Amino acid sequence: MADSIDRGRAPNIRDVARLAGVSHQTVSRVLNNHSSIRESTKQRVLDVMSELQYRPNRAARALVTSHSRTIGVLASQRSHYGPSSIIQSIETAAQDAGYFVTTANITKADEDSIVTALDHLNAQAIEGLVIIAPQVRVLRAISNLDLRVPFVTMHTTGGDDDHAVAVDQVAGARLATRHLIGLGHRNIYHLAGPQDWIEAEARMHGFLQEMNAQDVPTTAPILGDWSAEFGYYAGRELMRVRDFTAIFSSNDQMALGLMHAIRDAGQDVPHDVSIVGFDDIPEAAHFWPPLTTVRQDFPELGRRCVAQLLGTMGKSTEGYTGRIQPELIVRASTGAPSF
Amino acid sequence: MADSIDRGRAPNIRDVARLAGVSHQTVSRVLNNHSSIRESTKQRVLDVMSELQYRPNRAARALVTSHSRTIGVLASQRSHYGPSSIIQSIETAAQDAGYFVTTANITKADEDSIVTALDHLNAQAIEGLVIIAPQVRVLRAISNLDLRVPFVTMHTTGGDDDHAVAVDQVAGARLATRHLIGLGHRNIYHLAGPQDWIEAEARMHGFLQEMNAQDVPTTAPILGDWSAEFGYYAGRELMRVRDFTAIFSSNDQMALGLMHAIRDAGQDVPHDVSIVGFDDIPEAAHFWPPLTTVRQDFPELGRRCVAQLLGTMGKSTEGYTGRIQPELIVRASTGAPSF
DNA sequence: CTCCCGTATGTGCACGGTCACATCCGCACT
DNA sequence: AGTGCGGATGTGACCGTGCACATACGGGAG
Repeated sequence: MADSIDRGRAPNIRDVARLAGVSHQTVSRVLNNHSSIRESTKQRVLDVMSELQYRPNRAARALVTSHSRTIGVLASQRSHYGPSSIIQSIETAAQDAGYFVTTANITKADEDSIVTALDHLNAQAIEGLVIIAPQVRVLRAISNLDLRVPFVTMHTTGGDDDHAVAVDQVAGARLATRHLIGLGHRNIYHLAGPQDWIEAEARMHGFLQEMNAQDVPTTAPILGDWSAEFGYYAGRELMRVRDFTAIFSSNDQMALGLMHAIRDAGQDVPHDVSIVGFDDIPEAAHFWPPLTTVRQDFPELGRRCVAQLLGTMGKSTEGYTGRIQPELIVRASTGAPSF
Repeated sequence: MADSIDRGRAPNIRDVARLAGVSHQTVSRVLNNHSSIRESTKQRVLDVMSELQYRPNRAARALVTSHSRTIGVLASQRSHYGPSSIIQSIETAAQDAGYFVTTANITKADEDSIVTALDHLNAQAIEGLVIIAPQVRVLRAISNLDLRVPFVTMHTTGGDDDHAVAVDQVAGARLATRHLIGLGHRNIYHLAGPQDWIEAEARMHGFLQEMNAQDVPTTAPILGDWSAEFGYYAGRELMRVRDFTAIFSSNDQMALGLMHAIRDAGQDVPHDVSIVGFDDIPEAAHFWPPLTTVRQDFPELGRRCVAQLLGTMGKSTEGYTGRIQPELIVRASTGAPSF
């Protein structure tokens, strides 16, 4: 056979063209469903394609168009519930839009590993970047690097930032704080996240804002590391003092640790101390006692990220304005203080 | 200027070559650090590269070599602790080896969405595949599709499977069960994971094996869905019967739900019922009571995945044989039964 | 001195798509 | 009949890199 099909490699656009009796360009037009292709021709080409099990070569396409159809995700701590939920929803949204997702981790959070991770993503010729490592130093490193790709972050620097797609952390923290004050608490501690996390900072601000707005005196927040372990040790220290009736924890895991420590000290939640968390991880409803917390809509967050990125990359500038509003979920870990 | 550098696009190998006064092939050799390049030449080329901020074009390279240096990950439920931990460690290991990672989700777990996800990964020309969706039907769909890429899974079909990189789930489940029997329990329930999950099945087998080996009569395991929510409702049903003194739950989340239900019924863990979980999620140590569970070394698992994949793909066939042994972590949720 | 071989480098092409442009054809309008 | 136009398709170049092969050079063996 002169024009044997199987040449030991994957069929390409010209193989399809030959068998369909058209030019390779016609095949290309079918691929990109160009308008001016006769229906019969198109069908013939499609038939040959499926017969040959033809798959377009992404590298070749990327080479000529310099479009990789890939979105990069820069993440840290991705085994945590929040980040991994967001990544999952980004993945799904991107896939629906025909985009691919590659990820890069930051482990140490120093400038070097950030640059390494970004290089890694750059080598993929990503067209957009989602930053789920909302640490101040990461953002600083990124603004120094002036990326050539559009990106979105999950923080709220508090102003007119085009890149931000965020849950309104401040509002969420205020909801939680207002709930505690409304119950009658006046001595409320705040267990914050690591200071260089933007989300942690925002929640802390929300807490302080609400306390001030309601004229409740505050003490300095305690800075934690998001882990249940830290919550436990912080709780142990706090139980030596006992000059409070409620604690607002910046996430659910630390809240869990706190409740553990409080019980270890022979006290009861919520009778002696009320606890509010943040995130509403699926386990929170089954903690003992079930945790009052602030729910974030992570799937929505991921969807908006991709939408904004694709909006920025394409034509439609109809970005979502406004932040996602979190919701207070009241459970058994909070109650009126007992004096 | 005749040979202006900035032509409005990224510099390529020939731009570098021209400025370094060598041929493009010499530049290519420097890139792939070929042996027979004079040191002075190499240095000159490298200097020009950094001056131009040259970055090799991955698409072009992939096109000609038909190597994408990308590993695909097929995952489901990736917001769960286990999967996301594994993905993270795979990512890290791959990055260290100079590989990229793309992921695809399976949401509905039907054949269609599996095929869609695999198509998605195939379109990336992945060189290896890690399957973290250890569901029976996923594996079945995959063996039907006869992939052209090497892959590893996380299951143990129980035999001489070259593709398996796995924690020894059976051994872990036996550890947990032996612990309960050793404490004196004779009426032990097992709350299993979804039946079509291979891990769930393996843990169930481990449980049954150990029970048989020690001549303890068993009842049929309850089939759950991994969630704390399910654990809670299953626990409520079980508390109506109360013909048991211990439950071995197939993961920590369901164990949490169980403990919640037991407390709701006015009973105490471990006094009335002992509970053992599986996974040792970071929160387990701070549950109330702290959960006795089986720890899996997820990071090691991820590392081995990549090692095996790269081993398979390259020359070195020195794969890791043997499974990773899990470890029993004894905490306060288990104790001797009170008759 | 000649031959051969290894080292260092250059030349042209292939990879598999897309893009700009050319071509062909039929039909409506002048 | 000539002209213009738009739909349908073909032709050749090009994207940036690596591979196979060719070439130039220098030194040691016969």
